This record gives sequence, C-alpha cells and structure tokens, in this order.
Amino acid sequence: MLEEKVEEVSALLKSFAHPLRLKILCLLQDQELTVGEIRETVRTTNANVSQHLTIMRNQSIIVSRKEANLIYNRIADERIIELVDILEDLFC
Amino acid sequence: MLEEKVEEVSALLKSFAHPLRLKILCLLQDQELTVGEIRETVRTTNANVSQHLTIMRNQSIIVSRKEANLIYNRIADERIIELVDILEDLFC
DNA sequence: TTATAATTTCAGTATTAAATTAAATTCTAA
DNA sequence: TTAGAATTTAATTTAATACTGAAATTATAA
Repeated sequence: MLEEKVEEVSALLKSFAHPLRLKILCLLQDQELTVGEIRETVRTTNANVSQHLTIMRNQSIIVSRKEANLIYNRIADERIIELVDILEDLFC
Repeated sequence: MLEEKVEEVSALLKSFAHPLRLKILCLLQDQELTVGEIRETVRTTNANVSQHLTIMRNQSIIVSRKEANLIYNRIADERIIELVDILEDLFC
C-alpha cells in the first residue's frame, strides 16, 4: 500500500474504530436513522451522538438528509456497508 | 453485531487504525521482520516501533519469534492478512 | 409570533494516546 | 567476562479524543 494510501486508510479506520461509532454503523447498515433514534439504542447524550456522526461525516462515511426538523443519517459509501459485513463475517 | 462484539471489533480496529501500525501490517503481509528492519522503512525510533508492535501483540495481531539477539515479528492471525488485502482492494 | 422539538456547536474538563529520550534487558561473540 | 547490538521498558512531555452540560440554531406548528 502506498504511503499516501496508508494515511488515508488509517484515517478511515480510525473514524469507526470506536465502539459507539461502530455501533452506529451497524445500526445504519440497512436503514436511515435520526440522532434521536440512534440515541435511544445507546446510553449517551444526543450531543455525543451528533459529534460522533460529525466525525464520520467528515470522512464521508455518512451523509444526512433533512426532513422537517429531523435529520436522517445513512451510510454514504457502499464499501463501508461491505466492510462492516466482512468484519462481522470474520470476527463474529 | 452484539454489543460485546462491537467492543471487541472496535478495539481490534483501533489497534491498526494508526498510520505506522497499518504500514507495519502491510510490510508483514508476506514476511517476518525485526524491529530494526521495520525501523529502516519508516522515519521514527526503534523504541517507537517496538511500542507499536506491543500494541498489536496485545491484540494478538502480531507474534514474535526470537532468534539469537533478533526478534522476528509476523502477523499472527490469517484473518488480519485477509482484512488488509480487502482494505487494499476496496480503498486503493 | 411564540413555544417546542431536534440537532448542532461551544467551552470546559478528563482521559487516553503518541513520541522522545534515557535506562534497563537480553543475547552474542570476542 | 565484558563489549556491543537489538529490543524493551520507563518516565516525561505533548497532543489528540471523548464526554458533559449549556447555549445556539433550525424548522415546525400552535
């Protein structure tokens, strides 16, 4: 792997090498959810969920769609869905 | 993914979501190397390489074999080799 | 227009991780 | 048995992350 790609891929990995963020990605594998809905499945604050989503948005892993005063989040990149599936196959 | 597995897999990811550690894993894909040999390919200290190897050893990603006063390191788990290949396929 | 709901942003604190340097260990070979 | 090489460990400093609670933003609907 080229040096440049190593930087890129490690940054990508880092963006979901955190239990809450990995959990969020699992939840979003096959649906879109709002901050509040995600919040209901984990024990933390909305602000915290929002911040973790921001980290993943900055890596273009997640995109959001606004509907009324709700913001629906989903996985932006098919490769991430695939990768989470692979992680599940390999390590679960 | 079960809560317990989320913790486990995110800890695993974290152990190589760092540019130097990912680089080391790439180098070790198909060979074993000593700290000194790894050191030659990156610009940091031996102590630093050793510390990063320790992090991955603690996750059982890497095992070491002693020969004279050299310590050869290799990837301990076939699934990691596979995963690095997949990362390369998907993102490079 | 005002109240409310959802989300984000901000500021502060606490925690964890990374890199550096020096000292300690382990082994080899003179 | 001592000198040197390779590696690890320890201690320190610096930097990056995570979490919380409060305030700000945005949009809806009464």
